[in-house]
Amino acid sequence: MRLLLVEDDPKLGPRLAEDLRGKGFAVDLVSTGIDAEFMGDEIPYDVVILDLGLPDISGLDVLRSWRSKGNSQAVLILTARDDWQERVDGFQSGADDYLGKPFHFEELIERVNALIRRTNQKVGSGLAAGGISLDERKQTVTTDDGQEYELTGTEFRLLRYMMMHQNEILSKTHLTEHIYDDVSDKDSNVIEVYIRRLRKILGEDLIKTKRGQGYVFEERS
Amino acid sequence: MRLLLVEDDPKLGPRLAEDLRGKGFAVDLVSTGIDAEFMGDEIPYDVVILDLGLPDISGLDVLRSWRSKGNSQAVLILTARDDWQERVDGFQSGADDYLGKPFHFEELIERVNALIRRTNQKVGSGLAAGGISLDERKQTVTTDDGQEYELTGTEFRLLRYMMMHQNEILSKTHLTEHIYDDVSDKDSNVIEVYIRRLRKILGEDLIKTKRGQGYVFEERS
DNA sequence: CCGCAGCTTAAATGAACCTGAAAATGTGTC
DNA sequence: GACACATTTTCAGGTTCATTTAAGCTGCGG
Repeated sequence: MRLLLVEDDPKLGPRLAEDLRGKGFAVDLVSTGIDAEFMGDEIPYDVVILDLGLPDISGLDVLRSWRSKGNSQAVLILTARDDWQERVDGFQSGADDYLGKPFHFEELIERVNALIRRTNQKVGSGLAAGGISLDERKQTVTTDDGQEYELTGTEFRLLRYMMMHQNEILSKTHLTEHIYDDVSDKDSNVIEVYIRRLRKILGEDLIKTKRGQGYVFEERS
Repeated sequence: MRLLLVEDDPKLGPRLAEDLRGKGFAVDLVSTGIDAEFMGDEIPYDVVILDLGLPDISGLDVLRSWRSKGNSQAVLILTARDDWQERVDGFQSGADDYLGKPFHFEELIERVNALIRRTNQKVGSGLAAGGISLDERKQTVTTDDGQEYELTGTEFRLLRYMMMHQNEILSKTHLTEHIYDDVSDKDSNVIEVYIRRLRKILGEDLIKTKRGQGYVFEERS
């Protein structure tokens, strides 16, 4: 799950980004409306956390601009004032959820997960498919033979993303974009390597290769 | 367990804070409603002890304000008058428990523990898991070979927190936040050192390290 | 049967973690 | 205050393992 965090507070921003990464998200942090608008246009985030109190453009304007361009990624608005009017404005501008500052990190996580669940129409805690089930708290998988395997951070992020997008063809670049936070890498076969490792754990047939297109996590039929 | 104590009495406040620390809690003490509201918003406490008779804002208003923002941490209300009406108001405002002054310190501890137990859905008085059991009164552990060890304050707080959150990945920053009361954390490996000590006492395999993610107190299976 | 996309293994890298001891800080006692 | 003692924190070196790179191999598609 790749996530854009738009927050100008120099203390809060990095701390939140760090915490979110700890929860298995790939996080890009920007601190201005200009950057936010650009990144949101450029990269297909799964969720955007948008602070309204930005130094340059208002968060609401950024949001409106996205929506007018047809960009429909899930947006969670963050605002300092717990202002009813602003909340209404936010929803009218196309926000998906709203959280007043200050807030607890646990609550933010809860909302972000809720958003992801909603937009993917999938159950979040206790993700199960194709005979395997993913424990998001422990970051482990249990395979159909009842064996439980521990996953490393990257393995977990990859598998979770694929399970949330079953029966979809996911290209290597698409996967890279959604699993990592920095955009730096060009040619690398990391995804291939990690697909291999997942196949070794889950069995060879759960993740199918669509040559020239990408990979598919397929519900066994 | 990190705890916020809101008490304006200049004698009672510090004394209580001290006593609570003696029982192995990380305690932040504030004496005004303004401070209380701010701290409660800022930090993810496990329990808040809230005196109603504050100099500025009423404790009830602070509580209501938290709840309206979706802040749902456990709150124990403390009040001078053992007034039935106030008690009802308290519960209606979202308090989890109530204690009339004057009270015995032991009773307060008992209620706080009950609250923590309730919110963590764990059985409390004899916290036990993975063959070891923690005595919260004596601050000792008994390992599976029957040997009883005394714990220092920090050792106890760490172990208790981990036992109450078994099978959860707890990052070092998360643990720091819940075990210490001042917010001054920088880069330090204190947690690593204390994990080491607990492992020396409990055995190497009870606390697992999930490299890059955190530590897990795991029930042996 | 040629070329390219994906497969597979092994090895390099570097941050994350471990560890023992020393330094700092705190706590009580005379 | 000055002492002993306990606890907490820092430091420095050593180790491990998740991640990435690299390089040769396989096999599909044309």
